[in-house]
Amino acid sequence: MTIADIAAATGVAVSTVSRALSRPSRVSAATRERIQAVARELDYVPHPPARALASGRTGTVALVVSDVTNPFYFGMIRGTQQQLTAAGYAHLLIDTEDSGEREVEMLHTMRRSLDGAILGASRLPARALVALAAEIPLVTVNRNVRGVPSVVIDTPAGIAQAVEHLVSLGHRDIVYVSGPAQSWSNQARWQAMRTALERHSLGAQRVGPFPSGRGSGSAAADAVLNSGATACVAFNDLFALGMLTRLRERGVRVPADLSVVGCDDIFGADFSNPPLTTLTAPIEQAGRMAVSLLVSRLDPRAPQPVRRTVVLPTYLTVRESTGSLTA
Amino acid sequence: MTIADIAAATGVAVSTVSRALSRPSRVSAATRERIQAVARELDYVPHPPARALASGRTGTVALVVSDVTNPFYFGMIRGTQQQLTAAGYAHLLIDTEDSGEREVEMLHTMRRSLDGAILGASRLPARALVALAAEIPLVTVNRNVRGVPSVVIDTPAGIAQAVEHLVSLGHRDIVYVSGPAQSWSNQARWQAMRTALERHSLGAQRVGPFPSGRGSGSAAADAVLNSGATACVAFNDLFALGMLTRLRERGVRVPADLSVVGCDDIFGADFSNPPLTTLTAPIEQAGRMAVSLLVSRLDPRAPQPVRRTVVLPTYLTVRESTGSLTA
DNA sequence: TCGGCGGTGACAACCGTTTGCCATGTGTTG
DNA sequence: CAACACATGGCAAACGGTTGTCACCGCCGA
Repeated sequence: MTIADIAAATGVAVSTVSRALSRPSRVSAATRERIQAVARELDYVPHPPARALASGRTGTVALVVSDVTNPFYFGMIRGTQQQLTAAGYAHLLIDTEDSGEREVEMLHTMRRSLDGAILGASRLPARALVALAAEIPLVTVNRNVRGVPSVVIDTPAGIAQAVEHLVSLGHRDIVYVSGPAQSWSNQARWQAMRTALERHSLGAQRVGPFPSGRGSGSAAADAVLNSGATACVAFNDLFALGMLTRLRERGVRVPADLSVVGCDDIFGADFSNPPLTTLTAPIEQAGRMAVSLLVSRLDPRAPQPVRRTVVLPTYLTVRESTGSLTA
Repeated sequence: MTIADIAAATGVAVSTVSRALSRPSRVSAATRERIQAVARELDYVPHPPARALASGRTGTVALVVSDVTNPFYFGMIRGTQQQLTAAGYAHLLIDTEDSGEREVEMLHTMRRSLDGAILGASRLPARALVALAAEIPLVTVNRNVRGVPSVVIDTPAGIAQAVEHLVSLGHRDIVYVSGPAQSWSNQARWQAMRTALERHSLGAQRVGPFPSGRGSGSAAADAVLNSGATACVAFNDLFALGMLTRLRERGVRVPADLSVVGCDDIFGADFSNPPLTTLTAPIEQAGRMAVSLLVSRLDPRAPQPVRRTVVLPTYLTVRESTGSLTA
């Protein structure tokens, strides 16, 4: 079942069929209807690879994550999935296993079968990112590099709120639980933490870095306890959640003995024990935005100068893992 | 950069280059090395659509889920992702939004750009499933239909364990919290529940059905409370988790007043309040198995008669949401 | 009545591979 | 030494569309 069959059945040329199907305005209403009717009747379905070969467009966009296992990405996956489907694109999922090289290699290899890609937390150095962007349309999430459109979740601004919250509860020794060193977000958060504490003339200390994953929570909890701090802000909720269970094991009461703040508000943060105070990030929306940015850039008949970088606000969700010290 | 360029640079025919790159044994070692060297030097990357057009193989497998939002699928995504990457396939993600029609339509449309698909909990009636399987290589998960290879997680067997556990704790009124009516798994679980209770000469009651999603937990909790039961088994962890927070709101103590058992052991079941007793399902492994089944079926030079359906065992993980009644 | 014009549809080249078939050259066997 | 088998590599035809170019149509105004 090819357009040739349809052409034969309709008595027109294949080119006409092709146009009737993909650029309907280029063909008279009568012919168009006739062709479409026949196509429907014969249950014709276009052959994507053939189409891609001829046109260069594949109708596929990849979401690149560093670790599918991380619940943070679940939100992204949802967001991109929704928006891509809405825009008629297929959704490819790539896991780079935290390796920048793999990221480049994968994308490089697949660039011809992709119309574009969304990088959810790239591990790439800026120049490599720019180089990659020259090969294939890119949009980054939580990573801001000149020349590459991006959507960033403004967690740093939220960090200020979190610090405010903790200080107002009487905390003076607040420690940051550091994530992977190469993580852009991690650095941004730590930076924000320092300036926020400085505003209150408080010193900033940190523990870590720890590798991502809930497992890091145990080591992190111990380190925090060791630091003598009375409150901490964790790089992300996964850490915070991990800490919570470790603290419980060690008999440390949260928040009576130690307050814990997470980042992102991932699935589970609301029903943990205790429920986690965290910086709620519009992750899903970020995914949707990223797709919108990409798709509009892909559309040839679009007003090109789209905003290159959009920042999404974050807010503090206070639950039960923070409170005043109970001596 | 095409194989033609390489052919020119090497002084051989394009066909030779093609073979050197995709079926290395078909070409002498010397020529092969030479070609590969040139290819590497010129940074040649094959053009997937062209390859797909000519060969009919796309190197892409789709994972079809009814709702990316459901944490149950996170595990599947992980499993398939791992195994597909290992086997050199790209991973397409399709969300059918719980609609069987959409399931068929999507797969029908994309069948030419897919080498196969994994159906994670299909909503399709048996005959439609078989029809679809004729169009494109399929493997189902948690859905057993004659003629379609599948991997099923034997939660029903686990249910028996769960009932055993509850009965041994002294429970006599145990209710099943029913999931979506069209769900195959739901029916299987309810069935298992009945026979398990029967073995103890206990009657089986159920509440529901409830639509999937954690939100259903509230209604479910109320219904269970209303039923007068002292313990319940929920269709899945999402329900159970939702119930837990609802019960907490209502001041019902778990497990002192009510024991709850979930199914699947998804992310979060271990750190909820209280941690959930649940039927641990090897979801990730199921994903991997499904891919293995599919891939081996796709491989022309494979011992064809693979086992058509594999069942994975489930076991009860006792945590703190179950216990004896404290009058 | 004729030249020109906008709109419609046909022709054919091309996209980058794979692969069946065949010619050549080499080594093996009787 | 002849005949044969086999390994190797070349030719060219697909695969199923898209799209630039052009011929043709009827219609308009001059």
